[in-house]
Amino acid sequence: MAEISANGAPKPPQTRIQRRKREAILEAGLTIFSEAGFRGATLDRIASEAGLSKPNLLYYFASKEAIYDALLHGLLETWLDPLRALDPEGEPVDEILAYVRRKLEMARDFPRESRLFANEIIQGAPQMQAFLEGELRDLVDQTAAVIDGWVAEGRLAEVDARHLIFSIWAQTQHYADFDVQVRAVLGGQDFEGAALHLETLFGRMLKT
Amino acid sequence: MAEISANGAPKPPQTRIQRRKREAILEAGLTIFSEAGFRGATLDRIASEAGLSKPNLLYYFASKEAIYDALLHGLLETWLDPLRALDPEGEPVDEILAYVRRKLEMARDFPRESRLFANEIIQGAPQMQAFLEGELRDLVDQTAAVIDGWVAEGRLAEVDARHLIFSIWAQTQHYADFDVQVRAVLGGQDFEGAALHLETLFGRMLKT
DNA sequence: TTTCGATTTGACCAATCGGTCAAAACAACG
DNA sequence: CGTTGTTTTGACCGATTGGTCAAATCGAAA
Repeated sequence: MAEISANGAPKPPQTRIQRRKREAILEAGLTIFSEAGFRGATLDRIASEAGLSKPNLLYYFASKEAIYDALLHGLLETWLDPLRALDPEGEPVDEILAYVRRKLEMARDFPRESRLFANEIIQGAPQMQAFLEGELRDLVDQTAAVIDGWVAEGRLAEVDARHLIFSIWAQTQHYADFDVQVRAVLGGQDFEGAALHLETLFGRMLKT
Repeated sequence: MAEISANGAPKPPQTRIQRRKREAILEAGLTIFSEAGFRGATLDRIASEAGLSKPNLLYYFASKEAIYDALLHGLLETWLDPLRALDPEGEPVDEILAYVRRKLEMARDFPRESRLFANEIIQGAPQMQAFLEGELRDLVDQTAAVIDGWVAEGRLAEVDARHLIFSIWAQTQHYADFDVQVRAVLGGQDFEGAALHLETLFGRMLKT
């Protein structure tokens, strides 16, 4: 969740005290936005979660939307990394299973980020349309080409690459986004069981 | 989406004009709540979507929450039906694939209902906790027992029944809840492709 | 046509929302 | 100590929110 964005001309994020406060606000914002969505979150709740007064919070961020956008932008890179890490030179089934594992670990370790993303998408992605149709689509296209190549070489069972990627996203994020439902049904979370299950599922599906 | 609930003593839902207006309000509420979540929806938007004034809307429903609760309750039964239709006497793989198909059809035909549900769960299920831990859990337990039986009889490949159910939920709902993302990546929806993919995936996973 | 209950509405209310602003408090340096 | 720039705050604002209410309108029976 690195914060050092492209430090071009306009805004050198000055002192380290400022950076810490901004970081605290983003932390609080992540918690509140992921629980309530953009509209459901209030500046008062974010401020109190961050231990600041509302005007003080607005001294560090211009608006509610500015906090939300900063969070979303910080998230995007992190979100694509596991898919980028997929190695076209590797062993096909292993590469995909490793991707599944990484995605599930993210659901386990960053559930707030996952829910923030889910809230945004479910409600029509008003702030992320460009990202979805741009970076995300491009990366999926590239990855799909790699997978199609593997299938053509006979190193992977026949599969629709794009829908396979959806399968991975849907199932891994499910354990973060639908956490309450999973807990209600299982009587608690079970990421180990999930990992085993998903490895079995995709293993059987992909092996030639 | 039947509305004739257990017509016990307390509330005989009088005239058919009343029933129609209530129905119109629920329709509008479904649209708005599924787009914006509970907090993001406003009575004004629901009223205008239903073609009523706000006070008139509140003549038919006591509060915003009353509309939301009515929608959620109407949804619960519908939501469990496809799982209830799974026949313990049927051919195991066929039964599960038929369930997948039914669930995917629901995602295609009732995306608003799916998103309403997803919004509620992601935000911690404040109104549905009891349902999740009660009816839903019980039904999953029963279904899991059936699946475990099939596995024990060797008519289904080894699989964790509960995580299998999560897999089905996650992937089918994904096409409704993450519709914008799917469209962005594919350049449009593709329920036929999804059906084929999921049938292949679960077929390979479950056949002995 | 009158009457009476069901329906609809405009005006209104208190609470909450995102955001502003001027003044105060603080910190660092000479 | 005084000065100067940064940070923090209480008071406040206009807009929107969920919800109320009394009065108007409607519709059908008598």
